[in-house]
Amino acid sequence: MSKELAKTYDPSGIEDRLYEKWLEKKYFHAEVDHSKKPFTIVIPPPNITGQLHMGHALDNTMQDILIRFKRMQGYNALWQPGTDHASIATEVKIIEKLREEGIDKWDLGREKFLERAWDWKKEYGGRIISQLKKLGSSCDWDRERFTMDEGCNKAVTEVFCKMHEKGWIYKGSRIINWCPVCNTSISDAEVEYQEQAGHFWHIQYPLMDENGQPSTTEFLTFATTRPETMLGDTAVAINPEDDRYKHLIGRKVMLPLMNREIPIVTDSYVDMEFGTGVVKITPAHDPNDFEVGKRHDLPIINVMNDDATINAKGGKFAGMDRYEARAAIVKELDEMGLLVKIEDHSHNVGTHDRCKTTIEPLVKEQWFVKMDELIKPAVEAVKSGEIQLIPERMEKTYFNWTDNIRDWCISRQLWWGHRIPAYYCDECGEVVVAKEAPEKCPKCGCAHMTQDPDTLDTWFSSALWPFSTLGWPEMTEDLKYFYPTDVLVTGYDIIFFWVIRMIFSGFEQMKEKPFKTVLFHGLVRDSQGRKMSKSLGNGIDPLEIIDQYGADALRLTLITGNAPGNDMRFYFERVEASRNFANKVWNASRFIMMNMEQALEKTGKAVYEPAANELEPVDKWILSKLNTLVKDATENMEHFELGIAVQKVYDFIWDEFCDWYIEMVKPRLYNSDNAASQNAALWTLKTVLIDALKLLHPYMPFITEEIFCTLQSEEESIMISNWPVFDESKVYAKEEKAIEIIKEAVRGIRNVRTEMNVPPSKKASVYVVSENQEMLDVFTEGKLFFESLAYASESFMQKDKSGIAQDAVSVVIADATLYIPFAELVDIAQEIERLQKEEKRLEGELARVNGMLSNERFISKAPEAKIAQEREKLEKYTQMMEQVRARLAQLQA
RNA sequence: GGGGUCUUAGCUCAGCUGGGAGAGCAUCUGCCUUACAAGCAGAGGGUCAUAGGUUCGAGCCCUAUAGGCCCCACCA
Repeated sequence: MSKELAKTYDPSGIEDRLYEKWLEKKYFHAEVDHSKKPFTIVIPPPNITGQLHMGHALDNTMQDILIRFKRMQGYNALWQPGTDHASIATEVKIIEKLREEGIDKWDLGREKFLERAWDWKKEYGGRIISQLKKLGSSCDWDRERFTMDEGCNKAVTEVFCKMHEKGWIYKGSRIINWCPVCNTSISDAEVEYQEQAGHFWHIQYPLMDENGQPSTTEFLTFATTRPETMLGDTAVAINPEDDRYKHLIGRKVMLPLMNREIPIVTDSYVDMEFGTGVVKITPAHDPNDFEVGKRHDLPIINVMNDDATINAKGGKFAGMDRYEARAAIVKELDEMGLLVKIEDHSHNVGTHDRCKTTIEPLVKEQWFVKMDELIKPAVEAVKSGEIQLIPERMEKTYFNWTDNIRDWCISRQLWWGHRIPAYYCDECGEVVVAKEAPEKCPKCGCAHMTQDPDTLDTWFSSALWPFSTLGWPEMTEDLKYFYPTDVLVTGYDIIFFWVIRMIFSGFEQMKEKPFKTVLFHGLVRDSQGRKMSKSLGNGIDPLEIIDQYGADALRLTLITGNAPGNDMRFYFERVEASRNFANKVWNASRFIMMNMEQALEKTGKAVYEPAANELEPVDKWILSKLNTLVKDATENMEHFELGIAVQKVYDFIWDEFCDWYIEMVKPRLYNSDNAASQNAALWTLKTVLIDALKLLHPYMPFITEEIFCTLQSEEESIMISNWPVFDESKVYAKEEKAIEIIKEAVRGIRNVRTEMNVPPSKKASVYVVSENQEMLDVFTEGKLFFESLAYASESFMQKDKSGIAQDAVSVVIADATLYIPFAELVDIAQEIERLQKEEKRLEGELARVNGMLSNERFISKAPEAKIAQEREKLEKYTQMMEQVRARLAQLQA
C-alpha cells in the first residue's frame, strides 16, 4: 500500500500487465462444473481478414460486460471465442495478393491456392484476436475455434448429409444471383440494391399476320431497361384482364434480330398501369420472367456466359460484353425502325455487396436449402417469447423476413470454404452425398467419382456456431452443460444472414434454441452520422483510441448514452469525458489511500470495521445510497440496460461519492482527535469505493482492477470477487432524508453567495432557525461538514431569531430558515427581489399540487403512494411559502 | 409498393410498464479550497416536430400531417 500513485491516471503499461495476469491466473477459463450455473455467450466470430473496427469494439465490449458481470455474480461464465473463415472475403484477399505477385488463381490451381490461403490464415488470422485482447475481452482463449477447423468441418458435413437425406437440401436449376466478376453465385441476402440512372428503351415487336409473316403495320410496344436480354426472349406477356390487348391472345410476335416467333402469354404478374402493359419475357435472365416462364412452360434460353458476355445463343452478338451488346442491339433496332423512344429512368440495380458489380441473374444448377419447414420452429420460438429479441421491435424485422422466406442458395463457386460433400460418377452421372468420398460408384461400380467443385456459403458454418464450438456432432459434456447459450450480442445488420439461420439450425440439429436472448446494437458512425468506411477514410481505429485514452475510456464511451439497437455517433469529446471519469475514479481512490496510510502511520492501526453506533449519519447516508445503487444497477444489467446501469454508477461515484461524501468527510479525516469518527469515515470510504469499483468493473476492467489490488490485499482480483448484493438491513431512510436536507441547505447557501457575489474566502456565520427540534438536530449532527461546505465560520441552531442581524440574507429549507449575515454586503432590494422570485415559484408549485389533490378523479384513481407524495409536497411547499412571505413582510417593513 | 424507426437544451443523445423535463459537450460567472484545472462551485438555455384524440394527468398511448434515416421487395 505504500505504492506511490501518479496524479493523473495513465492506462498505458497498466492494461497489458493486468491482462497478462488474468491470462496467467486462468480467470477466463471455464470448465464444466455442475455445482455452478452456466452462463454462456458465443462470440460472433470475426473474419480472419478483419481488423478491429468500432463495430467489433462495441460488440465485444457489450459481451465482456455481461460475462464479467455474471462471472462476479457466481455463474460459471463461458465466453466462447473463435474466428470465421469468411469464404469470399478471404478468397478476394488471396487473389489480390496473388495478383501482386503476377499469379492467376486458375493457373495456380485449387490445391496450391488453398495452401496459400492457409498460409495467409496462419499469418494474419490471429491479428484480430490479439486486438480483441487489447480491449480487455475475457474470452476463454483455451477454447478458441475456427469455422474451418476439424470439428466445425465435421459439423458442416454432418448437417449437409442429414439435411440432404431429409430432402431439405437439394440441387436445382433455378435463377440465381450471379456475380460475373467474382465468378460465383451469391445469396439474396448478399445482393445490395443501388439507385442507378438508366434508360427506358421503348421497343416494338411486329405481330405475326395470318400468313405467318411479321406484320409491317401491327406492333406490340413495351419498355425495357435491359434491351440486351431480348436475345433470350421466349414470349411477351400481357395481363389477362387488359381490354387493350385481349384480342391478341393466341397470336404470336416476331422477335427481331433473332427471327424467332414467340407467343403472347397472359399472366397476372403484368401490371396494366405500368408502361404499356406489355412485358417481354426472358426466363433465363430475370427472376420474375423465370417465374412467368415456369407457369407457361416457356423455353429458357441462356444467352450469356459466366463473365456476362453474350454466348453463341446470342447470334451475331456473341462475344460482346453485356453493355456492348446493349448498345449494338439498340442501334440495330433503331435502324430497323423498331425503337420507339428512349426515356431517362432511374431504378434500383442489384449489386454484389462485396465488389459492387451489377448482378446478372442467371439460371444455374445450384444447391439449396428448403426453408418452409425449417423456418417454422424459428418463427414459433420468437412468437412465444422463448427467444427474446432486444429491442423488441427487431421482432418485426425478423417476421418480415420469415414471412417472405425463399430457399437459401448455399453453393458458391469458390475454393476457400467447406467443399460440398457431393460426388458425381464420371461414367453414369450418379450423385452421391456422403461424409466420406465413395471409392466407387454405387450404381455402375466404376472408380471415377469426382467431388462437387463448389464450396458452401460462409454462413452455412456460422449457422452452426453455437453448438459446433461446443463439440457437436459429438454430444460432449460441454455441449450438454453450456448449451443453449444465454445471450447473443450482435448488430441488427446481420439478423438475416446469421441470427435467423442460427435459430433454425439450433432447433433442427439440437432440438433446442441456440440462445435465450438476442441483444442487438446499432452501428457506430462518425461524428457526422456517416457509416465508417475505408473508402470514405472516416474510420476511427479503436486501437489508436486505446493507445491514447485507454481501453476503459473507449469501452465506457461506447456503452454510455446509447439504447439497444440504436446507431451512435463517435466523438472524441466523449472519449475525453470518459477518460476524465477514469481520472476522477483514480484520484478519489488516491485520496482515500493517502488518508488510510496517514491514519496507519499515526495510530499504527489499519482501518477496521466500526461498531454500529460509531457510524455517523453521513456514513449511513452514503451506504444507503450505495445500497440503492446496487439494487438499481444490477436490475438494469439483468435487463440488458447496460447504458442506464453504468450511467447510474457514474453519477453515484462522481456526484454523491466524490462531490458530496468525500467533501463532507474531510473535516473528520483531517482531525485525528476523534479516532473512532476518523476510522468510521475511512472505513466507509473504503467500503463504498470497493463496491463502487465492483459495479464499475465490467465496464472499466483495468482501472478498477488496478485500484482494487492497491487498495486491499485480501483478494487477488476484482474480476473474481463477489458482485455486491442489495441489503435490506442497510436502508437508512432517516439518514438519507437528513442528509438531503443539509445538501439542500448547502446548495441554497452557495446559491445565495454566488448571487450576492460573495467570494468563498469571505466566510460568514449561519443561523438555522426552526421550531422543529428534529430539524435543528439534523444540522447539529452535521455541523462539522455543514459549516465547511457552506463556507460558514460558525453555525448556530436555534428556535427563534434572537441575535440575528436584521439585514441577514435568508434561505428557506422546508420548515427551517437559514440566515447568513453579510454585514457590509447585503442589498435589501436585491434580497427582496430574490424572495419574490422564490414566492412566485412556490405559488406555481402549490397551484399544481392543490389542483391535483382537489381533483376527485385523481384521488380515486391515482396510486396511494403517489397521493401521499403529493400531500407531503403540499405540506413542504406551504411551510416554505409561509417562511418566504414572513421574511418578505419583514424586509419590506 | 411493404415494414421499421427517428424528430427532446446550441451539438450528440438518455428518458424502463403514462404521474414534478435529464446527461455529456459547448456557453457565461467565480474559484489553483492540502484527491483531481482531465478539477470545484454556480448560471443561462427546451410550447419534448405539427394538429387532433384517449386520460384526473401525455415526451411516453391512439390517429393524421411534415421532414430525416434504415430494412425488405424490385414495375419490365
